[in-house]
Amino acid sequence: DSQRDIYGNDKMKRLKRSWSKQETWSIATTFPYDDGHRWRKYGHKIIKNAKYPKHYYRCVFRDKQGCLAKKTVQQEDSHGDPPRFNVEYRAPHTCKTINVVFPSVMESAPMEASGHASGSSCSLKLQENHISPLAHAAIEAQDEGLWISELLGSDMVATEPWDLDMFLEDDDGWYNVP
DNA sequence: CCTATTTGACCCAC
DNA sequence: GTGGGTCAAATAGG
Repeated sequence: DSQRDIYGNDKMKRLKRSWSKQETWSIATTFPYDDGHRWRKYGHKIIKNAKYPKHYYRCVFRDKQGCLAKKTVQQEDSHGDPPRFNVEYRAPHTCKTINVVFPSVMESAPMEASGHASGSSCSLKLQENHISPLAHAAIEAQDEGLWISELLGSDMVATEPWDLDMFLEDDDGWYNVP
Protein backbone atom coordinates (compact mmCIF):
# COMPACT_ATOMS: atom_id res chain seq x y z
CA ASP A 1 0.00 0.00 0.00
CA SER A 2 2.66 2.45 0.98
CA GLN A 3 4.85 1.33 -1.87
CA ARG A 4 2.07 1.83 -4.35
CA ASP A 5 2.30 5.43 -3.40
CA ILE A 6 4.89 5.89 -6.09
CA TYR A 7 2.90 4.51 -8.96
CA GLY A 8 -0.64 4.92 -7.77
CA ASN A 9 -0.07 8.61 -7.30
CA ASP A 10 -1.50 11.11 -9.69
CA LYS A 11 1.94 12.60 -9.82
CA MET A 12 2.60 9.88 -12.31
CA LYS A 13 -0.20 11.06 -14.50
CA ARG A 14 1.33 14.49 -14.66
CA LEU A 15 4.53 12.97 -15.92
CA LYS A 16 2.68 10.86 -18.41
CA ARG A 17 0.57 13.65 -19.80
CA SER A 18 0.95 14.29 -23.45
CA TRP A 19 3.05 17.29 -24.29
CA SER A 20 1.69 19.84 -26.68
CA LYS A 21 3.61 20.63 -29.78
CA GLN A 22 4.72 23.94 -28.38
CA GLU A 23 6.40 22.29 -25.45
CA THR A 24 8.53 20.00 -27.55
CA TRP A 25 11.06 20.63 -30.22
CA SER A 26 13.68 18.52 -31.85
CA ILE A 27 16.93 19.09 -33.63
CA ALA A 28 19.48 16.96 -35.36
CA THR A 29 23.17 16.77 -34.60
CA THR A 30 26.05 14.79 -35.92
CA PHE A 31 26.99 13.80 -32.41
CA PRO A 32 25.57 14.37 -28.92
CA TYR A 33 26.67 17.90 -28.25
CA ASP A 34 26.83 19.72 -24.97
CA ASP A 35 23.98 22.18 -24.71
CA GLY A 36 25.15 23.67 -21.44
CA HIS A 37 22.78 21.87 -19.15
CA ARG A 38 23.38 19.05 -16.77
CA TRP A 39 21.48 15.98 -17.85
CA ARG A 40 21.01 12.72 -16.07
CA LYS A 41 20.17 9.60 -17.98
CA TYR A 42 17.21 7.70 -16.62
CA GLY A 43 16.54 5.09 -19.25
CA HIS A 44 16.84 3.84 -22.76
CA LYS A 45 14.49 1.94 -24.97
CA ILE A 46 14.55 0.02 -28.20
CA ILE A 47 12.18 1.74 -30.58
CA LYS A 48 10.18 -0.24 -33.06
CA ASN A 49 11.39 0.13 -36.62
CA ALA A 50 14.45 1.97 -35.42
CA LYS A 51 17.91 0.60 -35.54
CA TYR A 52 19.23 2.37 -32.50
CA PRO A 53 17.82 2.74 -29.01
CA LYS A 54 16.46 5.98 -27.64
CA HIS A 55 18.12 7.48 -24.60
CA TYR A 56 16.19 9.44 -22.02
CA TYR A 57 17.65 12.29 -20.04
CA ARG A 58 16.24 14.69 -17.49
CA CYS A 59 17.59 17.80 -15.87
CA VAL A 60 19.80 17.12 -12.88
CA PHE A 61 17.91 19.69 -10.82
CA ARG A 62 14.55 18.06 -10.98
CA ASP A 63 14.61 17.11 -7.31
CA LYS A 64 16.20 20.29 -6.05
CA GLN A 65 14.49 22.86 -8.20
CA GLY A 66 11.67 21.01 -9.83
CA CYS A 67 13.09 21.56 -13.27
CA LEU A 68 11.06 19.39 -15.58
CA ALA A 69 13.25 19.71 -18.63
CA LYS A 70 13.92 16.49 -20.45
CA LYS A 71 15.53 15.39 -23.63
CA THR A 72 15.82 12.23 -25.64
CA VAL A 73 18.62 11.29 -27.98
CA GLN A 74 18.29 8.72 -30.70
CA GLN A 75 20.67 7.90 -33.49
CA GLU A 76 18.90 7.90 -36.78
CA ASP A 77 18.76 4.78 -38.83
CA SER A 78 20.11 6.38 -41.98
CA HIS A 79 23.67 6.88 -40.95
CA GLY A 80 26.48 7.28 -43.39
CA ASP A 81 29.90 8.22 -42.27
CA PRO A 82 28.62 11.05 -40.10
CA PRO A 83 25.99 9.51 -37.88
CA ARG A 84 23.05 11.75 -37.14
CA PHE A 85 21.38 12.01 -33.79
CA ASN A 86 17.89 13.28 -33.31
CA VAL A 87 17.64 15.23 -30.08
CA GLU A 88 14.20 15.97 -28.76
CA TYR A 89 13.62 18.46 -25.95
CA ARG A 90 10.61 18.70 -23.70
CA ALA A 91 9.82 21.67 -21.51
CA PRO A 92 12.35 24.47 -21.08
CA HIS A 93 14.56 24.59 -18.06
CA THR A 94 13.28 26.33 -14.99
CA CYS A 95 16.44 25.84 -13.01
CA LYS A 96 18.92 28.62 -12.35
CA THR A 97 21.60 27.24 -14.59
CA ILE A 98 20.11 28.69 -17.73
CA ASN A 99 22.74 30.38 -19.85
CA VAL A 100 25.29 30.16 -17.09
CA VAL A 101 27.51 27.48 -18.50
CA PHE A 102 28.13 28.11 -22.10
CA PRO A 103 28.27 25.12 -24.37
CA SER A 104 31.66 24.10 -25.53
CA VAL A 105 30.29 22.23 -28.42
CA MET A 106 33.18 20.76 -30.28
CA GLU A 107 35.11 19.94 -27.19
CA SER A 108 34.12 16.33 -26.84
CA ALA A 109 33.73 15.57 -30.49
CA PRO A 110 35.06 12.10 -31.06
CA MET A 111 37.02 11.85 -34.25
CA GLU A 112 36.57 8.16 -34.31
CA ALA A 113 32.83 8.36 -34.53
CA SER A 114 32.71 10.21 -37.79
CA GLY A 115 36.14 9.36 -39.08
CA HIS A 116 37.08 11.93 -41.65
CA ALA A 117 33.76 13.66 -41.86
CA SER A 118 34.10 16.08 -38.93
CA GLY A 119 34.43 18.88 -41.42
CA SER A 120 32.61 22.05 -42.34
CA SER A 121 29.12 20.70 -42.56
CA CYS A 122 29.46 19.31 -39.08
CA SER A 123 30.50 22.55 -37.45
CA LEU A 124 27.96 24.49 -39.42
CA LYS A 125 25.17 22.36 -38.14
CA LEU A 126 26.40 22.66 -34.63
CA GLN A 127 26.58 26.42 -34.77
CA GLU A 128 22.91 26.40 -35.49
CA ASN A 129 22.43 24.44 -32.37
CA HIS A 130 24.55 26.77 -30.33
CA ILE A 131 21.34 28.36 -29.23
CA SER A 132 20.18 27.21 -25.85
CA PRO A 133 17.08 25.09 -25.54
CA LEU A 134 15.29 27.80 -23.63
CA ALA A 135 16.03 30.39 -26.27
CA HIS A 136 14.90 27.97 -28.90
CA ALA A 137 11.68 27.45 -27.06
CA ALA A 138 11.19 31.16 -26.60
CA ILE A 139 11.66 31.79 -30.30
CA GLU A 140 9.14 29.18 -31.21
CA ALA A 141 6.78 30.48 -28.59
CA GLN A 142 7.01 34.02 -29.89
CA ASP A 143 6.32 32.70 -33.30
CA GLU A 144 3.08 31.35 -31.95
CA GLY A 145 2.38 34.54 -30.08
CA LEU A 146 2.96 32.99 -26.73
CA TRP A 147 5.45 33.29 -23.94
CA ILE A 148 7.07 30.79 -21.69
CA SER A 149 4.60 31.26 -18.88
CA GLU A 150 1.84 30.51 -21.31
CA LEU A 151 3.69 27.52 -22.57
CA LEU A 152 3.81 25.95 -19.17
CA GLY A 153 0.49 27.44 -18.27
CA SER A 154 0.88 26.76 -14.57
CA ASP A 155 2.49 28.11 -11.47
CA MET A 156 5.79 26.61 -12.41
CA VAL A 157 7.13 29.83 -13.78
CA ALA A 158 5.49 32.06 -11.25
CA THR A 159 7.39 30.46 -8.40
CA GLU A 160 10.76 31.10 -9.86
CA PRO A 161 12.92 32.56 -7.12
CA TRP A 162 15.13 29.79 -5.92
CA ASP A 163 17.30 30.14 -2.92
CA LEU A 164 20.80 30.71 -4.09
CA ASP A 165 22.41 29.55 -0.88
CA MET A 166 20.68 26.24 -1.10
CA PHE A 167 21.84 25.94 -4.63
CA LEU A 168 25.48 26.60 -3.92
CA GLU A 169 25.41 24.23 -1.03
CA ASP A 170 25.02 21.20 -3.21
CA ASP A 171 27.08 22.18 -6.19
CA ASP A 172 30.39 23.63 -5.19
CA GLY A 173 30.48 26.36 -7.71
CA TRP A 174 30.10 25.24 -11.24
CA TYR A 175 27.63 28.02 -11.06
CA ASN A 176 29.95 30.76 -12.18
CA VAL A 177 29.52 33.33 -14.85
CA PRO A 178 32.67 34.54 -16.64
C1' DC B 1 32.28 7.47 0.68
C1' DC B 2 29.09 9.72 -2.52
C1' DT B 3 27.09 10.49 -6.94
C1' DA B 4 26.01 9.06 -11.79
C1' DT B 5 24.78 5.36 -15.00
C1' DT B 6 23.09 0.90 -16.20
C1' DT B 7 19.42 -2.10 -16.45
C1' DG B 8 15.14 -4.85 -15.88
C1' DA B 9 10.74 -4.11 -14.08
C1' DC B 10 6.99 -1.37 -14.13
C1' DC B 11 3.16 1.94 -15.68
C1' DC B 12 0.03 3.97 -19.02
C1' DA B 13 -2.13 4.73 -23.59
C1' DC B 14 -3.50 2.61 -27.56
C1' DG C 1 -0.93 -7.46 -25.61
C1' DT C 2 2.27 -4.10 -27.60
C1' DG C 3 5.02 -0.03 -27.55
C1' DG C 4 6.92 3.90 -25.49
C1' DG C 5 8.27 6.38 -21.25
C1' DT C 6 9.77 6.11 -16.31
C1' DC C 7 11.46 4.19 -11.83
C1' DA C 8 14.77 2.41 -8.79
C1' DA C 9 17.92 -1.21 -7.37
C1' DA C 10 22.27 -2.63 -8.58
C1' DT C 11 26.37 -1.31 -10.50
C1' DA C 12 30.31 1.52 -11.99
C1' DG C 13 33.36 5.28 -11.24
C1' DG C 14 35.73 9.24 -8.82
